Formats: sequence, C-alpha cells, structure tokens
Amino acid sequence: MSFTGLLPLADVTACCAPLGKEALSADSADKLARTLKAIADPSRLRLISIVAGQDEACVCDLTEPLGLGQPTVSHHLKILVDAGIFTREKRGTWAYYKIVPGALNAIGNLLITV
Amino acid sequence: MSFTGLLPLADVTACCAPLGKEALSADSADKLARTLKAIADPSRLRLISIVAGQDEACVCDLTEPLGLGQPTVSHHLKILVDAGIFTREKRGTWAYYKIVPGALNAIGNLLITV
DNA sequence: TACAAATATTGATCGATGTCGATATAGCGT
DNA sequence: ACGCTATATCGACATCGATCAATATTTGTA
Repeated sequence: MSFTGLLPLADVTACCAPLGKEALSADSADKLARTLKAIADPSRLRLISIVAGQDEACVCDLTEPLGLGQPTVSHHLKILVDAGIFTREKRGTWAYYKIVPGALNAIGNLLITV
Repeated sequence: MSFTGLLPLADVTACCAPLGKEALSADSADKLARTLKAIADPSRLRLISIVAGQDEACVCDLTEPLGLGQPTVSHHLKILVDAGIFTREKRGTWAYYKIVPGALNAIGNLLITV
C-alpha cells in the first residue's frame, strides 16, 4: 500500500510513556506520529469539532460546512476511523460517525508531561 | 513562501476552546493543524523526547541518535522553534535547544475535552 | 588574518497527501 | 426488477514535505 497505514489508538496509547519521560524508540515515534498526522489536518480537525458538537453525523451533513466534495469527506472520515478516533455505523443508506469517547484525551495525555 | 508558515504557540492556544466545545472556524483549524503538523513527525517527536530528557542539547548531540544528517536535524529543529515548542540559544559556535516549558501541555490541553 | 569547527541555508529529489471527477457499491421505495 | 440516494473506491493531478549533498555563514583559535 502506498498510503502509510494508520493504526488503532489503543496501540498508540500503550506504546509509550508521556513524551520526555524516556527516550522514544524509532518504532514508538512512528506510531505516535501516524496518530498525530491523523488529526494534523484542518479539514479533519473541523470534522472532529463538528461531530463532537452533535454526537453523531452522516457524510451528507458534513460536506456543506466543510466546503469539500463527498469523496474527500469520506476519505477524511476513513482516516479518522482507521486512527481509532471515530466510529462508523451504517444505518440504512447512511453512515453515521461519532467520536470514540476518550480518544482525544488519550492523545492529549501523551503530550502532557506534568 | 512555499513552506506554509508555522506560528508561535501563543497564537494557537489563544485561538480556540478545546475541540468539541464549539465549531472550529476554518482559520482556527488551519492554525491548530500547523502546530500539530510540527509534532506529527517521527524525527521531531524523537527530538522532543531526547531534548526533554536532558534539558538542553546542541545539534551535534542529536544527529547520531537520530541517524540523520546535520542539515536535516537543523531543519527539524527550526520547525520546532518556529512552532514555539523549542527555544534556541547560541553560545559560541554551538546552538543549544531546549523545550519551552508548558508548550506540549498547551497543545495537549487543546485536545482534552473533559 | 587565516584556518577549522558547528550550524544554517540552498537546491534537488522523491515519496506522501489533499483534492477532485468518475465510477462502483449498497440499500430503500415503487 | 428498476431507479434513486447515500456512500465508498479508483485514478489522476498538484502540492507538500523529509531528506541529502553542497555551500554559505558564524565563531573561536592559532
């Protein structure tokens, strides 16, 4: 695959102590970087923000506020699901996305050193 | 400039409430994404980890553990300085980098929703 | 002043990635 | 079965970004 794969959040939060506690191995750094890359994009940050504000949302609710095409939004949502930040539930023709509770907190806590 | 500029951390931490509190504007999302991109790289995460573990370090201390060339390490360090995560102090021929106290915490707190 | 060492900058290369248009897939109603 | 709607996938394109080699810049020292 040309797209360097993501990985479920659990693997990341289990990968390492908070930054600065001990030197990060190359492997742990790779995993953490992949997770951070998943959220280090303006469109995906807005998706997170919108979905978090209304508990769940389908693709059709998200294309217009973002000003992006449907394939692009689907693509971003897939990245967030693969990263373990969103869940996807298919109900009828629609696909509903919601935030995994605590997912962002888990990432945030990895950065907090105190 | 072709390189989409970074911006001091203060601008980011002042830009927005924690994700999910209210919808992120396109502009705020851009700023936050730039900051997250600064740390969403394996080499830079290892730099952060190493420097945090020994208070300060010069470039020559960092090329070998990372297995990267000196220009590449300098480049990564500049990105971290521009993002407000590292400070740079020139003493003689050497340049010493250290973490801005609380910088990572500030980023981490933006992701924490509770 | 000349030389050496540490760091920064430049230019080039090449893979990664965000976006779109077109198409495929799946599910619902008539 | 047929068509319609929502979503996912594919292929292409343009840009971004990580890395290196080469060079410039700065600073200490003989």
